[in-house]
Amino acid sequence: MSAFKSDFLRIMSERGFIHQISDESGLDQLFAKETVTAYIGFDPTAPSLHAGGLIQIMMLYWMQQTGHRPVALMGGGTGMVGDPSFKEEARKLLTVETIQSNIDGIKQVFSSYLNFGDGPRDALMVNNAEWLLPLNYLEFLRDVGQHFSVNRMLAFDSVKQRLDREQSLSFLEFNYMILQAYDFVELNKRYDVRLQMGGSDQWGNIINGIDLGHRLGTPQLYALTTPLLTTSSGAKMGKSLGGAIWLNADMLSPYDFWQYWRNTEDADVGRFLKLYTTLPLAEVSRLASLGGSEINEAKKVLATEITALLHGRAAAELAAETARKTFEEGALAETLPSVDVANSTLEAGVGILSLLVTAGLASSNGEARRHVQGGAVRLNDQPVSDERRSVTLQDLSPENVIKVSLGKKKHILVRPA
RNA sequence: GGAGGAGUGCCCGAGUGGUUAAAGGGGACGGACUGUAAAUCCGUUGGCUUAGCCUACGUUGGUUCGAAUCCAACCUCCUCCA
Repeated sequence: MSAFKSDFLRIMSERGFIHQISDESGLDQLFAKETVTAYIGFDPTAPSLHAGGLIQIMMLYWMQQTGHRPVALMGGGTGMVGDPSFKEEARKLLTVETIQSNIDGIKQVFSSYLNFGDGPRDALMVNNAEWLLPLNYLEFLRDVGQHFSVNRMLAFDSVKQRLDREQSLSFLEFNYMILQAYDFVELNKRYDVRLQMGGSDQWGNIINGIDLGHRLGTPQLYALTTPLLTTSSGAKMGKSLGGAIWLNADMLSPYDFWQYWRNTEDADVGRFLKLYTTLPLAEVSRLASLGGSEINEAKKVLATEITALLHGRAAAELAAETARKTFEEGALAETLPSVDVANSTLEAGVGILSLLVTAGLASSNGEARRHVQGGAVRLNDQPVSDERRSVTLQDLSPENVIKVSLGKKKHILVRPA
């Protein structure tokens, strides 16, 4: 990797964000010379982004920190089509209502990382539905469609792979990359966006936008992609402990979010510290070089720093303290995630199986039963072997809660309400 | 439009009339070992009021004592021909 002159690219490079850049020196000069506006698109396929999207958000964060203007693009329009890049089959079409509510959910997260506003360096959030929805098909074909070569689009890896595997690609999906290319050009016109960033799977889509820009006479546009994130053992990022690592607090508590990062594989600690925290690189390399069990300290720092960026310093430290009490002291941490159960229900007694389901530790009574049979369930730290065990007010601890555990790591407090 | 092939559980993939809730693998979850890690080993992996019942092999019907397995129509995808 060459030495970059601009702060932004230097940081991106040092911290491991860069996979490919369309024109390194050209982009570097641009960043060194003026305030650059760059965007990343987020498709509203779920009510929250998950850990996989964090790397993109961090890029926007660094943009703003180095004096540039980040744009978060909500794919309200493209979400209606669905990105086929590297996908094996078509996604189910989302309804307009779902897309809108997903956008509403996704939006929340950005304010933790970016300052939005109308100033020259304030971040922007825009929705491509704004310009895609009103498009007139024939006009669009003539103005934009004429510039696309199907031959060329078919040659892109993101599409080719699908065709090679003899899986069908609908015309609808095929249009996705054209819309994304159009977005890039439109954002250039509207906000002087010069750069589009994204995951490495977006390379083809971004390049299409650059080409379209050439033909429609925009200034030179640029592409920057991030590496595809996997853990060192090859697993995809963002899934663990029975579900996706959502960024929205109402879908995954700050404590559980903290726990996810706390359980990072040893080999990933340094890489993740660079990508997901803002700690100075010297500190990162010190932490990452800790050997043996000492690296657990680095994992705690990692977890706390990431959580602090997303949910705030206070929530992060609370999560760290909760974990410390639970795992290091073996004490009851009253700040563990909890569920409320009606007092009357507890009075009458509730079966351990349905309590596990209520607590979200099992998705069905059958699964809960298997967990009990497998010896994974504990009630107030006491193993439960009887699947007919009834849980009542008698089980309340002095703190007025019941601790339900599945395995060693998942603990939920049941609170009478 | 014609001919042929395919559609199985979270995913991949066996299975061509009966002990098939369906081999095997992956993933996921639990356990052991550790350091709340990785690797490794073991177990579990449709639902329920669980010695039983219900739902399930693209959809809908049919044949049969009995079907994922046979038949018909339909839907979707693939290949070749036009």
